[in-house]
Amino acid sequence: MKIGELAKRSGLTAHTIRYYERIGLLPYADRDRSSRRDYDASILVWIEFLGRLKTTGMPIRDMLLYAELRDRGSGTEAERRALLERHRESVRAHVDELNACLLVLDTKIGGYAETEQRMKDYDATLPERRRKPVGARSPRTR
Amino acid sequence: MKIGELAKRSGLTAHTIRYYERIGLLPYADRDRSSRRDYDASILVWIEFLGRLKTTGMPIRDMLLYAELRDRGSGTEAERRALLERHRESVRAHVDELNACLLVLDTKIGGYAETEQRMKDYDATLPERRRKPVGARSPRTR
DNA sequence: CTACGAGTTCGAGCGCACTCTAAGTCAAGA
DNA sequence: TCTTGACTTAGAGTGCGCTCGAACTCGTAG
Repeated sequence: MKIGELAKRSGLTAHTIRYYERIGLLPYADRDRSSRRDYDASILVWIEFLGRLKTTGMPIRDMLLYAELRDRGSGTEAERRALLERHRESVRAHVDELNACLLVLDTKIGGYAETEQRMKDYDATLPERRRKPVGARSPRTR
Repeated sequence: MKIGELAKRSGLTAHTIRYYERIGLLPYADRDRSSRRDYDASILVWIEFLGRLKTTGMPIRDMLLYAELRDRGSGTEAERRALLERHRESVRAHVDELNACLLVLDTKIGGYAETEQRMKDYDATLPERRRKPVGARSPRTR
């Protein structure tokens, strides 16, 4: 598989794949006789895992650490495991934090709902007349 | 309250507070007669809310948008609400994604546990002798 | 009076994670 | 043969969110 194909399948750009190889996140890929990278499909599994680590906020330097341990092979399992366990804890903590923030958001949004209700109630007390529609415009910005 | 005090109470640095004011995230603070910022404690509520938005991954440009709506005052509630609702959705989606990643991490970590178990089992089959302790070293790195 | 510490402004610098450009190589199809 | 397009490298540039430095001004304690 050439880099373009891998890019398509992995969701990364070819630029990013080369960048990852350069910094050591991806192994140095075998080149064909015209020095083009030729990938085995198995690399996709690794890229997908890197994606999970990235999604969960692991900085590249930690992924590099993990990748190095992996390269060193057997004998590093305990360390790799510990790394992942530490990361898992930080992700869990972050999820908890996000959930707490979601509660705050709910409250805040609820507050606006009340405000809008009060405005509607107030409008309803106005004499019969065409009323300015409230909050009718689409809020899409950007 | 002077900027140093606010920094202590908010957890931001004085540098960051000035930066936030510069870009419009914090209102232009009143200055005392020697042009020092003098804050009212109420600013803390706003900073805390900004912190929530930040924690949940809202980019500064969106916080700015919210801040501007807030400054414009009444009549912008529906838009502010919509902004927060959209953000809430993205946070929820992200939490779901994180939870999915946590499952993957659990599996991966479980895999290492099995490997280590196999290694222990294998070690146990070895002739009676002082065995190299496996995974005994503290995994603390950094 | 002087020294100190906390503040001021303006602008440069930094770390991260890409992202892109330029100039060149190569293989296959018209 | 010529063209096209996907690839190569080295290195520069980008966007974000701060973070820091330099040079200066105050108000107060000793």
